[in-house]
Amino acid sequence: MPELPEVEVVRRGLADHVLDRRVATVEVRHPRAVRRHATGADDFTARLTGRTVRAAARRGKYLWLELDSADPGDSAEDALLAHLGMSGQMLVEDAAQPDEKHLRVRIRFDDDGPELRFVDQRTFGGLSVHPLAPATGGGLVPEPVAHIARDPMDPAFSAEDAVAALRRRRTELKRALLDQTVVSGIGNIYADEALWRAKLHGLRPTEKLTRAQGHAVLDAATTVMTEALAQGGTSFDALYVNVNGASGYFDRSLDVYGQTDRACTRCGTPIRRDAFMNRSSFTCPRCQPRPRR
DNA sequence: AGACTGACCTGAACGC
DNA sequence: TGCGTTCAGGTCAGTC
Repeated sequence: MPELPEVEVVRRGLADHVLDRRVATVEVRHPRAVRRHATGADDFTARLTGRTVRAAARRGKYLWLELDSADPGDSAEDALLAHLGMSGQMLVEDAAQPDEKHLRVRIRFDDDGPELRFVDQRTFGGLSVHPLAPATGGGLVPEPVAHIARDPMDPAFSAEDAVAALRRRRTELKRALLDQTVVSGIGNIYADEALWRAKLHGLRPTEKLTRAQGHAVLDAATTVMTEALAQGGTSFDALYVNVNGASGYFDRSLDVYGQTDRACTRCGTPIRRDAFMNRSSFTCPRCQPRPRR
């Protein structure tokens, strides 16, 4: 799912519920959930146990919990990195709650508070522990995040730089928007919504994109993701929830995504669906004419 | 170097 | 009822 607004909803929930808590036990229920942790599930568990959560951070769709140092003399900070993939959830729940069918990792703390569960039906997501390191574009991030561009909600995000990166690509506009090394946080839903708002077709070649058009689509992406965040994110079903298991409401505000055959809210033309990269693109054929081949 | 294709998973919804 | 097909919000290794 989860694109930037949904991941940010989860980050905020974690900031509310696990900060300054010390990990007591870690239970890896499915090895695939920690496959990005190169040294294995036992090492994952060992690196986490006894550590205290100091901060909850995010870049694009990546989320991490910064941990205190393993020993006083150790200056390298570690982070518990989470990517939700297509179906991952971070749930903060009382230990008495029954295990979810797709519970992959359980983290208990050395207090009376609720436990943290990583639940993931499709197992595209995962958890891992990494030292914080300098990112390509600045900032301290876990190693696997180093190549990810800043997202539009990052205070240090530069729209100028992002537009330049978009225009430097030699591909179709939507592909570039989904490329997390150009600008991060945008997925299939918000790409389609942003393109509709900017009245641009995703098949337009980036080499012909004007600076104004680049700004228009990025501004639209920022606005739509900000609006979605204010409504708790987008969720069509129980797969996409905050740390308390609740869904957001932004699905009611979508203009094109999933709106096949419904009237465009701007011009009334039926929205169309097209196959794109093994999934779908939704456009208004009138507001967003296809580029000439 | 940069662009593009499949592969990685489970489950729900649909058509026959 | 059941079986096959298609679809789902993401990423990355491999290939050209």
